[in-house]
Amino acid sequence: MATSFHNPSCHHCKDRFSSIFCKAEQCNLDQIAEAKVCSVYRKGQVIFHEGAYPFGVYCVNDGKIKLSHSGDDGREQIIRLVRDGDIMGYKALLSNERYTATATALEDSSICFIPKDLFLNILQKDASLSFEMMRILSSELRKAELKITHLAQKPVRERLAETLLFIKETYGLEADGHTLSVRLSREEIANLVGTATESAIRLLSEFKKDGMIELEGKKIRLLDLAEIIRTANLQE
Amino acid sequence: MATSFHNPSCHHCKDRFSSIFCKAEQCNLDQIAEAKVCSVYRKGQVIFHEGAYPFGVYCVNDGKIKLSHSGDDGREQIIRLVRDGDIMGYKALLSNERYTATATALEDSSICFIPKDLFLNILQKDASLSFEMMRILSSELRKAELKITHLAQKPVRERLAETLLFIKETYGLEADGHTLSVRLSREEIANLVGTATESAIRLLSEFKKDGMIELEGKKIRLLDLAEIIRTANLQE
DNA sequence: CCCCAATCCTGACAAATATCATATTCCCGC
DNA sequence: GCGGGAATATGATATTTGTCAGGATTGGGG
Repeated sequence: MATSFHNPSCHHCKDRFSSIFCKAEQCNLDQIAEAKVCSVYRKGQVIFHEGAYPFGVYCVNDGKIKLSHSGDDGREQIIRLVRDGDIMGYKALLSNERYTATATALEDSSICFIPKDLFLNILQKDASLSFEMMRILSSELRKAELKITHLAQKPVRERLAETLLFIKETYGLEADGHTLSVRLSREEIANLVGTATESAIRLLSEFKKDGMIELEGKKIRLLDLAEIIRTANLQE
Repeated sequence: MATSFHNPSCHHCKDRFSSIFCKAEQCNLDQIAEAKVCSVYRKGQVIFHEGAYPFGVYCVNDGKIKLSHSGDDGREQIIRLVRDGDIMGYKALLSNERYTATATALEDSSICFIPKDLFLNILQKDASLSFEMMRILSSELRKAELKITHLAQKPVRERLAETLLFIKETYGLEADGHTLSVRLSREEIANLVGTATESAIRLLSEFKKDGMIELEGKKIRLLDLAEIIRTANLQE
Protein backbone atom coordinates (compact mmCIF):
# COMPACT_ATOMS: atom_id res chain seq x y z
CA MET A 1 0.00 0.00 0.00
CA ALA A 2 1.02 3.60 -0.41
CA THR A 3 2.98 5.32 2.34
CA SER A 4 0.97 8.00 4.09
CA PHE A 5 2.53 10.84 6.04
CA HIS A 6 1.54 13.82 8.07
CA ASN A 7 -0.89 15.94 6.10
CA PRO A 8 0.56 18.95 4.40
CA SER A 9 -1.57 22.04 4.93
CA CYS A 10 -4.06 22.92 2.21
CA HIS A 11 -3.46 26.60 2.96
CA HIS A 12 0.10 26.41 1.79
CA CYS A 13 -0.43 23.85 -0.95
CA LYS A 14 1.39 25.05 -4.03
CA ASP A 15 -1.70 24.23 -6.08
CA ARG A 16 -4.12 26.18 -3.92
CA PHE A 17 -4.68 28.86 -6.56
CA SER A 18 -5.08 26.57 -9.53
CA SER A 19 -7.02 23.65 -8.10
CA ILE A 20 -10.76 23.27 -7.76
CA PHE A 21 -10.40 24.67 -4.25
CA CYS A 22 -9.08 28.02 -5.41
CA LYS A 23 -12.41 29.71 -4.72
CA ALA A 24 -13.64 27.56 -1.86
CA GLU A 25 -14.51 29.24 1.40
CA GLN A 26 -11.83 29.34 4.06
CA CYS A 27 -13.76 27.42 6.69
CA ASN A 28 -14.36 24.60 4.25
CA LEU A 29 -10.71 24.43 3.35
CA ASP A 30 -9.97 24.07 7.05
CA GLN A 31 -12.25 21.08 7.29
CA ILE A 32 -10.67 19.46 4.27
CA ALA A 33 -7.16 20.07 5.56
CA GLU A 34 -8.23 18.41 8.79
CA ALA A 35 -9.80 15.32 7.31
CA LYS A 36 -7.68 14.55 4.30
CA VAL A 37 -5.00 11.88 4.16
CA CYS A 38 -1.98 12.36 1.97
CA SER A 39 -0.11 9.36 0.56
CA VAL A 40 2.80 8.67 -1.70
CA TYR A 41 2.33 6.26 -4.57
CA ARG A 42 5.26 4.81 -6.44
CA LYS A 43 5.49 4.76 -10.21
CA GLY A 44 3.22 2.06 -11.60
CA GLN A 45 1.11 1.82 -8.45
CA VAL A 46 -2.66 1.87 -8.82
CA ILE A 47 -4.53 4.56 -6.88
CA PHE A 48 -7.98 3.19 -7.62
CA HIS A 49 -9.38 0.45 -9.78
CA GLU A 50 -12.10 0.40 -12.41
CA GLY A 51 -15.11 -1.35 -10.90
CA ALA A 52 -14.37 -0.41 -7.28
CA TYR A 53 -16.66 1.78 -5.19
CA PRO A 54 -15.41 5.28 -4.44
CA PHE A 55 -14.97 6.47 -0.86
CA GLY A 56 -13.75 9.93 -1.66
CA VAL A 57 -11.91 12.09 -4.16
CA TYR A 58 -8.20 12.28 -4.79
CA CYS A 59 -6.38 15.55 -5.19
CA VAL A 60 -2.91 15.34 -6.73
CA ASN A 61 -0.41 17.30 -4.70
CA ASP A 62 2.59 16.40 -6.78
CA GLY A 63 2.80 13.79 -9.51
CA LYS A 64 1.56 12.47 -12.82
CA ILE A 65 -1.27 9.99 -13.16
CA LYS A 66 -3.00 8.26 -16.04
CA LEU A 67 -6.68 7.41 -16.00
CA SER A 68 -7.57 4.53 -18.26
CA HIS A 69 -10.39 2.24 -19.28
CA SER A 70 -9.63 -1.36 -19.79
CA GLY A 71 -11.39 -2.19 -23.06
CA ASP A 72 -13.20 -5.41 -23.86
CA ASP A 73 -10.21 -7.35 -25.09
CA GLY A 74 -8.12 -5.98 -22.25
CA ARG A 75 -6.55 -3.23 -24.29
CA GLU A 76 -6.09 -0.05 -22.35
CA GLN A 77 -7.50 3.28 -23.43
CA ILE A 78 -6.04 6.27 -21.64
CA ILE A 79 -8.76 8.85 -21.19
CA ARG A 80 -7.04 11.49 -19.12
CA LEU A 81 -3.67 12.63 -17.89
CA VAL A 82 -3.78 14.12 -14.43
CA ARG A 83 -1.34 16.70 -13.08
CA ASP A 84 -0.63 18.70 -9.93
CA GLY A 85 -3.72 20.35 -8.51
CA ASP A 86 -6.14 18.17 -10.46
CA ILE A 87 -8.70 16.04 -8.72
CA MET A 88 -9.79 12.58 -9.81
CA GLY A 89 -12.48 10.14 -8.94
CA TYR A 90 -15.20 12.78 -8.80
CA LYS A 91 -17.33 11.37 -11.57
CA ALA A 92 -17.97 8.10 -9.75
CA LEU A 93 -18.64 10.00 -6.54
CA LEU A 94 -21.11 12.43 -8.07
CA SER A 95 -23.08 9.80 -9.91
CA ASN A 96 -22.73 7.40 -7.00
CA GLU A 97 -21.49 4.59 -9.17
CA ARG A 98 -18.33 2.56 -9.37
CA TYR A 99 -15.14 3.82 -10.92
CA THR A 100 -15.16 3.48 -14.68
CA ALA A 101 -11.44 4.05 -14.93
CA THR A 102 -8.26 2.93 -13.23
CA ALA A 103 -5.79 5.52 -11.95
CA THR A 104 -2.13 4.58 -12.19
CA ALA A 105 0.89 6.66 -11.17
CA LEU A 106 3.16 7.50 -14.11
CA GLU A 107 5.86 8.50 -11.63
CA ASP A 108 6.15 8.72 -7.84
CA SER A 109 3.29 10.95 -6.74
CA SER A 110 1.91 12.41 -3.54
CA ILE A 111 -1.85 12.43 -3.52
CA CYS A 112 -4.39 13.65 -0.97
CA PHE A 113 -7.57 11.74 -0.27
CA ILE A 114 -10.71 13.59 0.79
CA PRO A 115 -13.49 11.46 2.26
CA LYS A 116 -16.71 11.21 0.32
CA ASP A 117 -19.12 12.55 2.93
CA LEU A 118 -17.05 15.59 3.65
CA PHE A 119 -16.55 16.42 0.01
CA LEU A 120 -20.21 16.01 -0.90
CA ASN A 121 -21.23 17.91 2.18
CA ILE A 122 -19.04 20.88 1.38
CA LEU A 123 -20.10 20.75 -2.24
CA GLN A 124 -23.69 21.26 -1.05
CA LYS A 125 -22.81 24.22 1.12
CA ASP A 126 -20.20 26.01 -0.91
CA ALA A 127 -21.62 27.48 -4.10
CA SER A 128 -18.20 28.63 -5.31
CA LEU A 129 -16.80 25.16 -4.98
CA SER A 130 -19.70 23.52 -6.73
CA PHE A 131 -19.59 26.09 -9.51
CA GLU A 132 -15.92 25.35 -9.97
CA MET A 133 -16.77 21.65 -10.04
CA MET A 134 -19.27 22.29 -12.83
CA ARG A 135 -16.72 24.32 -14.71
CA ILE A 136 -14.25 21.44 -14.54
CA LEU A 137 -16.85 18.90 -15.60
CA SER A 138 -17.90 21.10 -18.53
CA SER A 139 -14.37 21.51 -19.66
CA GLU A 140 -13.63 17.77 -19.45
CA LEU A 141 -16.81 17.04 -21.35
CA ARG A 142 -15.87 19.49 -24.04
CA LYS A 143 -12.46 17.87 -24.41
CA ALA A 144 -13.98 14.39 -24.49
CA GLU A 145 -16.40 15.36 -27.24
CA LEU A 146 -13.64 16.88 -29.30
CA LYS A 147 -11.67 13.69 -28.89
CA ILE A 148 -14.65 11.68 -30.10
CA THR A 149 -14.82 13.77 -33.26
CA HIS A 150 -11.12 13.43 -33.90
CA LEU A 151 -11.09 9.69 -33.29
CA ALA A 152 -13.93 9.31 -35.74
CA GLN A 153 -12.55 11.61 -38.41
CA LYS A 154 -8.81 12.10 -38.24
CA PRO A 155 -6.12 9.66 -39.39
CA VAL A 156 -3.67 8.20 -36.90
CA ARG A 157 -0.85 10.44 -38.05
CA GLU A 158 -2.74 13.61 -37.18
CA ARG A 159 -3.94 12.18 -33.89
CA LEU A 160 -0.41 11.26 -32.89
CA ALA A 161 0.84 14.77 -33.57
CA GLU A 162 -2.11 16.12 -31.60
CA THR A 163 -1.31 13.76 -28.73
CA LEU A 164 2.26 15.00 -28.55
CA LEU A 165 0.94 18.55 -28.28
CA PHE A 166 -1.55 17.45 -25.68
CA ILE A 167 1.16 15.85 -23.55
CA LYS A 168 3.18 19.04 -23.83
CA GLU A 169 0.19 21.16 -22.76
CA THR A 170 -0.50 18.88 -19.82
CA TYR A 171 2.91 18.23 -18.36
CA GLY A 172 5.07 20.83 -20.06
CA LEU A 173 8.68 20.63 -21.16
CA GLU A 174 11.94 20.08 -19.34
CA ALA A 175 14.47 22.87 -18.80
CA ASP A 176 15.87 22.45 -22.32
CA GLY A 177 12.56 23.69 -23.71
CA HIS A 178 12.10 20.68 -25.97
CA THR A 179 11.86 17.43 -24.02
CA LEU A 180 8.43 16.29 -22.85
CA SER A 181 8.64 16.05 -19.09
CA VAL A 182 6.99 12.69 -18.77
CA ARG A 183 8.24 9.27 -19.83
CA LEU A 184 5.60 7.18 -21.49
CA SER A 185 6.06 3.81 -23.13
CA ARG A 186 5.22 3.52 -26.80
CA GLU A 187 2.29 1.41 -25.78
CA GLU A 188 0.98 4.16 -23.51
CA ILE A 189 1.31 6.68 -26.31
CA ALA A 190 -0.59 4.32 -28.60
CA ASN A 191 -3.31 3.91 -25.95
CA LEU A 192 -3.60 7.65 -25.70
CA VAL A 193 -3.87 8.05 -29.47
CA GLY A 194 -6.17 5.08 -29.86
CA THR A 195 -4.11 2.96 -32.21
CA ALA A 196 -1.88 -0.13 -32.26
CA THR A 197 1.50 0.10 -30.55
CA GLU A 198 3.30 -0.74 -33.79
CA SER A 199 1.52 2.06 -35.62
CA ALA A 200 2.54 4.55 -32.96
CA ILE A 201 6.15 3.38 -33.11
CA ARG A 202 6.22 3.54 -36.89
CA LEU A 203 4.80 7.04 -37.01
CA LEU A 204 7.12 8.31 -34.30
CA SER A 205 9.99 7.03 -36.41
CA GLU A 206 8.61 8.91 -39.39
CA PHE A 207 8.25 12.09 -37.35
CA LYS A 208 11.86 11.65 -36.33
CA LYS A 209 13.01 11.08 -39.90
CA ASP A 210 11.15 14.23 -40.91
CA GLY A 211 13.01 16.19 -38.22
CA MET A 212 9.90 17.00 -36.21
CA ILE A 213 11.02 15.16 -33.10
CA GLU A 214 14.03 13.47 -31.59
CA LEU A 215 13.83 10.15 -29.77
CA GLU A 216 16.14 8.90 -27.07
CA GLY A 217 14.71 5.96 -25.21
CA LYS A 218 11.50 7.21 -23.67
CA LYS A 219 12.58 10.82 -23.99
CA ILE A 220 10.75 12.70 -26.72
CA ARG A 221 12.08 16.06 -27.82
CA LEU A 222 9.81 18.30 -29.87
CA LEU A 223 12.11 19.97 -32.37
CA ASP A 224 9.78 21.57 -34.88
CA LEU A 225 6.67 22.61 -33.04
CA ALA A 226 5.25 24.48 -36.01
CA GLU A 227 5.46 21.39 -38.16
CA ILE A 228 3.90 19.23 -35.44
CA ILE A 229 1.00 21.66 -35.20
CA ARG A 230 0.65 21.58 -38.97
CA THR A 231 0.66 17.79 -38.92
CA ALA A 232 -1.97 17.72 -36.19
CA ASN A 233 -4.17 19.68 -38.58
CA LEU A 234 -6.14 21.48 -35.88
CA GLN A 235 -8.88 23.83 -36.96
CA GLU A 236 -10.83 24.67 -33.90
CA MET B 1 -37.09 32.01 -36.95
CA ALA B 2 -38.92 29.69 -34.61
CA THR B 3 -42.49 30.45 -33.61
CA SER B 4 -42.82 31.34 -29.95
CA PHE B 5 -46.07 31.05 -28.01
CA HIS B 6 -47.44 31.64 -24.59
CA ASN B 7 -45.26 29.89 -22.05
CA PRO B 8 -46.53 26.57 -20.78
CA SER B 9 -46.24 26.29 -17.02
CA CYS B 10 -43.18 24.55 -15.62
CA HIS B 11 -45.34 23.23 -12.78
CA HIS B 12 -47.40 21.13 -15.11
CA CYS B 13 -44.65 20.29 -17.55
CA LYS B 14 -44.82 16.59 -18.28
CA ASP B 15 -41.07 16.39 -17.81
CA ARG B 16 -41.02 18.06 -14.42
CA PHE B 17 -40.14 14.87 -12.55
CA SER B 18 -37.43 13.66 -14.90
CA SER B 19 -35.68 16.87 -15.91
CA ILE B 20 -32.85 18.62 -14.14
CA PHE B 21 -35.47 20.70 -12.37
CA CYS B 22 -37.04 17.72 -10.63
CA LYS B 23 -35.43 18.65 -7.33
CA ALA B 24 -35.26 22.41 -7.74
CA GLU B 25 -36.93 24.57 -5.13
CA GLN B 26 -40.44 25.77 -5.84
CA CYS B 27 -39.66 29.48 -5.73
CA ASN B 28 -36.91 29.02 -8.28
CA LEU B 29 -39.18 27.10 -10.58
CA ASP B 30 -41.59 30.02 -10.38
CA GLN B 31 -38.92 32.41 -11.53
CA ILE B 32 -37.98 30.16 -14.41
CA ALA B 33 -41.58 29.71 -15.48
CA GLU B 34 -41.87 33.47 -15.48
CA ALA B 35 -38.79 34.26 -17.51
CA LYS B 36 -38.58 31.44 -20.00
CA VAL B 37 -39.62 31.63 -23.61
CA CYS B 38 -40.95 28.58 -25.36
CA SER B 39 -40.60 28.18 -29.12
CA VAL B 40 -41.42 25.65 -31.76
CA TYR B 41 -38.67 24.61 -34.14
CA ARG B 42 -39.43 22.75 -37.35
CA LYS B 43 -37.61 19.62 -38.40
CA GLY B 44 -34.16 20.54 -39.68
CA GLN B 45 -34.13 23.94 -38.02
CA VAL B 46 -31.04 24.93 -36.08
CA ILE B 47 -31.56 25.91 -32.44
CA PHE B 48 -28.02 27.13 -31.88
CA HIS B 49 -24.83 27.15 -33.89
CA GLU B 50 -21.32 25.98 -33.12
CA GLY B 51 -19.19 29.07 -32.56
CA ALA B 52 -22.01 31.32 -31.34
CA TYR B 53 -22.13 32.80 -27.85
CA PRO B 54 -24.71 31.35 -25.49
CA PHE B 55 -27.37 33.55 -23.91
CA GLY B 56 -29.11 30.85 -21.94
CA VAL B 57 -29.94 27.17 -21.76
CA TYR B 58 -32.53 25.28 -23.73
CA CYS B 59 -34.87 22.78 -22.13
CA VAL B 60 -36.67 20.44 -24.50
CA ASN B 61 -40.36 20.31 -23.76
CA ASP B 62 -41.25 17.99 -26.59
CA GLY B 63 -39.06 16.91 -29.45
CA LYS B 64 -35.90 15.27 -30.66
CA ILE B 65 -32.65 17.13 -31.25
CA LYS B 66 -29.19 16.19 -32.42
CA LEU B 67 -26.07 17.91 -31.16
CA SER B 68 -23.18 17.72 -33.57
CA HIS B 69 -19.66 18.93 -34.17
CA SER B 70 -18.72 19.93 -37.63
CA GLY B 71 -15.34 18.28 -38.14
CA ASP B 72 -12.40 19.75 -39.98
CA ASP B 73 -13.36 18.63 -43.44
CA GLY B 74 -16.95 19.56 -42.77
CA ARG B 75 -18.08 16.07 -41.87
CA GLU B 76 -20.56 16.00 -39.06
CA GLN B 77 -20.04 14.05 -35.85
CA ILE B 78 -23.18 13.63 -33.77
CA ILE B 79 -22.21 13.75 -30.12
CA ARG B 80 -25.56 13.59 -28.41
CA LEU B 81 -29.21 12.87 -28.97
CA VAL B 82 -31.48 15.03 -26.87
CA ARG B 83 -34.98 14.09 -25.74
CA ASP B 84 -37.90 15.46 -23.75
CA GLY B 85 -36.84 16.92 -20.43
CA ASP B 86 -33.18 17.21 -21.37
CA ILE B 87 -31.39 20.50 -21.33
CA MET B 88 -28.77 21.61 -23.82
CA GLY B 89 -26.29 24.40 -24.18
CA TYR B 90 -25.19 24.23 -20.55
CA LYS B 91 -21.56 23.38 -21.23
CA ALA B 92 -20.89 26.59 -23.11
CA LEU B 93 -22.76 28.53 -20.47
CA LEU B 94 -20.88 27.05 -17.53
CA SER B 95 -17.46 27.48 -19.05
CA ASN B 96 -18.45 30.84 -20.49
CA GLU B 97 -17.27 29.95 -23.95
CA ARG B 98 -18.87 29.62 -27.34
CA TYR B 99 -20.97 26.66 -28.37
CA THR B 100 -18.84 23.75 -29.55
CA ALA B 101 -21.78 22.00 -31.10
CA THR B 102 -24.74 22.78 -33.30
CA ALA B 103 -28.23 21.77 -32.18
CA THR B 104 -30.61 20.74 -34.97
CA ALA B 105 -34.21 19.55 -34.62
CA LEU B 106 -34.71 15.98 -35.85
CA GLU B 107 -38.44 16.61 -35.87
CA ASP B 108 -40.74 19.47 -34.97
CA SER B 109 -39.91 20.33 -31.36
CA SER B 110 -41.05 22.71 -28.68
CA ILE B 111 -38.16 24.05 -26.66
CA CYS B 112 -37.99 26.42 -23.72
CA PHE B 113 -35.24 28.99 -23.43
CA ILE B 114 -34.03 30.08 -19.99
CA PRO B 115 -31.91 33.26 -19.91
CA LYS B 116 -28.31 32.90 -18.87
CA ASP B 117 -28.31 35.24 -15.87
CA LEU B 118 -31.36 33.68 -14.32
CA PHE B 119 -30.09 30.15 -14.79
CA LEU B 120 -26.65 30.87 -13.39
CA ASN B 121 -28.18 32.84 -10.58
CA ILE B 122 -30.47 30.04 -9.50
CA LEU B 123 -27.67 27.54 -9.92
CA GLN B 124 -25.72 29.52 -7.32
CA LYS B 125 -28.58 29.58 -4.86
CA ASP B 126 -30.15 26.18 -5.29
CA ALA B 127 -27.87 23.39 -4.09
CA SER B 128 -30.26 20.69 -5.28
CA LEU B 129 -30.30 22.08 -8.76
CA SER B 130 -26.55 22.43 -8.95
CA PHE B 131 -26.07 18.96 -7.60
CA GLU B 132 -28.39 17.65 -10.26
CA MET B 133 -26.41 19.61 -12.82
CA MET B 134 -23.21 17.92 -11.64
CA ARG B 135 -24.90 14.55 -11.81
CA ILE B 136 -25.89 15.19 -15.42
CA LEU B 137 -22.42 16.41 -16.35
CA SER B 138 -20.81 13.37 -14.70
CA SER B 139 -23.10 11.02 -16.51
CA GLU B 140 -22.47 12.68 -19.87
CA LEU B 141 -18.75 12.58 -19.25
CA ARG B 142 -18.90 8.92 -18.40
CA LYS B 143 -20.78 8.19 -21.61
CA ALA B 144 -18.35 10.27 -23.65
CA GLU B 145 -15.35 8.42 -22.25
CA LEU B 146 -16.94 5.08 -22.97
CA LYS B 147 -17.57 6.23 -26.50
CA ILE B 148 -13.91 7.20 -26.85
CA THR B 149 -12.83 3.72 -25.81
CA HIS B 150 -15.25 2.07 -28.19
CA LEU B 151 -14.30 4.30 -31.10
CA ALA B 152 -10.67 3.44 -30.50
CA GLN B 153 -11.14 -0.26 -30.00
CA LYS B 154 -14.30 -1.65 -31.55
CA PRO B 155 -14.93 -2.39 -35.22
CA VAL B 156 -17.64 -0.53 -37.11
CA ARG B 157 -19.99 -3.50 -37.07
CA GLU B 158 -20.09 -3.61 -33.28
CA ARG B 159 -20.39 0.14 -33.01
CA LEU B 160 -23.33 0.19 -35.40
CA ALA B 161 -25.17 -2.44 -33.35
CA GLU B 162 -24.40 -0.44 -30.25
CA THR B 163 -25.70 2.71 -31.90
CA LEU B 164 -29.00 1.04 -32.75
CA LEU B 165 -29.36 0.06 -29.09
CA PHE B 166 -28.42 3.57 -28.04
CA ILE B 167 -31.09 5.10 -30.27
CA LYS B 168 -33.62 2.69 -28.82
CA GLU B 169 -32.61 3.61 -25.25
CA THR B 170 -32.82 7.30 -26.04
CA TYR B 171 -36.00 7.62 -28.03
CA GLY B 172 -37.68 4.28 -27.46
CA LEU B 173 -39.83 2.24 -29.81
CA GLU B 174 -43.13 2.85 -31.53
CA ALA B 175 -46.32 1.12 -30.49
CA ASP B 176 -45.42 -2.03 -32.43
CA GLY B 177 -42.56 -2.62 -29.98
CA HIS B 178 -39.96 -2.89 -32.73
CA THR B 179 -39.66 0.28 -34.77
CA LEU B 180 -37.22 2.96 -33.60
CA SER B 181 -39.30 6.06 -33.00
CA VAL B 182 -37.01 8.44 -34.77
CA ARG B 183 -36.23 8.78 -38.46
CA LEU B 184 -32.57 9.30 -39.15
CA SER B 185 -30.90 9.38 -42.52
CA ARG B 186 -28.21 6.79 -43.23
CA GLU B 187 -25.74 9.63 -43.14
CA GLU B 188 -26.88 10.65 -39.67
CA ILE B 189 -26.52 7.08 -38.46
CA ALA B 190 -23.01 6.98 -39.92
CA ASN B 191 -22.18 10.26 -38.19
CA LEU B 192 -23.38 8.82 -34.92
CA VAL B 193 -21.33 5.65 -35.36
CA GLY B 194 -18.31 7.51 -36.65
CA THR B 195 -17.93 5.88 -40.04
CA ALA B 196 -18.55 6.50 -43.74
CA THR B 197 -22.14 6.62 -44.94
CA GLU B 198 -21.54 3.74 -47.34
CA SER B 199 -20.18 1.56 -44.57
CA ALA B 200 -23.23 2.23 -42.42
CA ILE B 201 -25.55 1.41 -45.33
CA ARG B 202 -23.67 -1.76 -46.16
CA LEU B 203 -23.72 -3.02 -42.59
CA LEU B 204 -27.38 -2.17 -42.14
CA SER B 205 -28.06 -4.30 -45.23
CA GLU B 206 -26.07 -7.13 -43.67
CA PHE B 207 -27.99 -6.81 -40.41
CA LYS B 208 -31.16 -7.00 -42.45
CA LYS B 209 -29.97 -10.05 -44.37
CA ASP B 210 -29.11 -11.71 -41.06
CA GLY B 211 -32.64 -11.07 -39.83
CA MET B 212 -31.59 -8.76 -37.02
CA ILE B 213 -33.44 -5.75 -38.35
CA GLU B 214 -35.96 -4.76 -40.97
CA LEU B 215 -35.62 -1.66 -43.11
CA GLU B 216 -38.40 0.33 -44.70
CA GLY B 217 -37.24 3.69 -45.87
CA LYS B 218 -36.01 5.48 -42.79
CA LYS B 219 -37.93 3.16 -40.51
CA ILE B 220 -35.74 0.68 -38.68
CA ARG B 221 -37.35 -2.24 -36.92
CA LEU B 222 -35.28 -4.16 -34.39
CA LEU B 223 -36.36 -7.77 -34.86
CA ASP B 224 -33.79 -9.78 -32.94
CA LEU B 225 -32.71 -7.69 -29.99
CA ALA B 226 -30.69 -10.48 -28.42
CA GLU B 227 -28.64 -10.87 -31.57
CA ILE B 228 -28.12 -7.11 -31.84
CA ILE B 229 -26.85 -7.05 -28.27
CA ARG B 230 -24.55 -9.96 -29.06
CA THR B 231 -23.27 -8.16 -32.14
CA ALA B 232 -22.64 -5.00 -30.12
CA ASN B 233 -20.37 -7.10 -27.92
CA LEU B 234 -20.88 -5.07 -24.79
CA GLN B 235 -19.00 -6.10 -21.69
CA GLU B 236 -19.35 -3.33 -19.23
C1' DC C 1 29.02 -5.77 -15.07
C1' DC C 2 26.22 -8.97 -17.16
C1' DC C 3 22.05 -11.28 -18.21
C1' DC C 4 17.20 -11.68 -19.06
C1' DA C 5 12.90 -9.99 -19.88
C1' DA C 6 10.71 -5.90 -21.42
C1' DT C 7 10.37 -2.92 -24.79
C1' DC C 8 11.25 -1.20 -29.15
C1' DC C 9 11.70 -1.50 -34.00
C1' DT C 10 10.95 -3.06 -38.86
C1' DG C 11 9.10 -5.74 -42.58
C1' DA C 12 5.56 -8.53 -44.73
C1' DC C 13 1.07 -9.37 -44.91
C1' DA C 14 -3.96 -9.33 -43.91
C1' DA C 15 -8.05 -7.17 -42.67
C1' DA C 16 -10.95 -3.35 -42.12
C1' DT C 17 -12.62 0.61 -43.90
C1' DA C 18 -12.91 4.56 -47.01
C1' DT C 19 -13.45 6.20 -51.52
C1' DC C 20 -15.16 6.35 -56.07
C1' DA C 21 -18.44 5.13 -59.51
C1' DT C 22 -22.88 3.99 -60.81
C1' DA C 23 -27.49 2.28 -60.46
C1' DT C 24 -31.81 2.49 -58.20
C1' DT C 25 -35.27 4.20 -55.34
C1' DC C 26 -37.61 7.58 -52.84
C1' DC C 27 -39.94 11.68 -51.98
C1' DC C 28 -41.15 16.52 -52.50
C1' DG C 29 -43.14 20.29 -54.98
C1' DC C 30 -45.53 21.41 -58.92
C1' DG D 1 -48.85 11.75 -61.26
C1' DC D 2 -44.73 13.27 -62.79
C1' DG D 3 -40.18 15.12 -63.16
C1' DG D 4 -35.88 15.87 -60.72
C1' DG D 5 -32.83 16.04 -57.07
C1' DA D 6 -31.54 13.81 -53.03
C1' DA D 7 -30.98 9.66 -50.55
C1' DT D 8 -30.04 4.82 -50.73
C1' DA D 9 -27.85 0.81 -52.37
C1' DT D 10 -24.06 -1.99 -54.24
C1' DG D 11 -19.78 -3.14 -56.59
C1' DA D 12 -14.88 -2.27 -57.54
C1' DT D 13 -10.88 -0.50 -55.88
C1' DA D 14 -7.52 2.05 -52.98
C1' DT D 15 -5.86 3.26 -48.62
C1' DT D 16 -5.25 2.93 -44.00
C1' DT D 17 -4.41 0.46 -40.19
C1' DG D 18 -3.82 -3.73 -37.59
C1' DT D 19 -1.58 -8.17 -36.94
C1' DC D 20 2.05 -11.35 -36.90
C1' DA D 21 6.82 -12.51 -36.89
C1' DG D 22 11.49 -11.89 -35.91
C1' DG D 23 15.37 -9.26 -34.61
C1' DA D 24 17.67 -5.30 -32.00
C1' DT D 25 18.04 -2.63 -28.05
C1' DT D 26 17.49 -1.40 -23.46
C1' DG D 27 17.35 -1.20 -18.60
C1' DG D 28 16.89 -3.02 -14.05
C1' DG D 29 18.17 -6.67 -10.68
C1' DG D 30 21.39 -9.92 -9.11
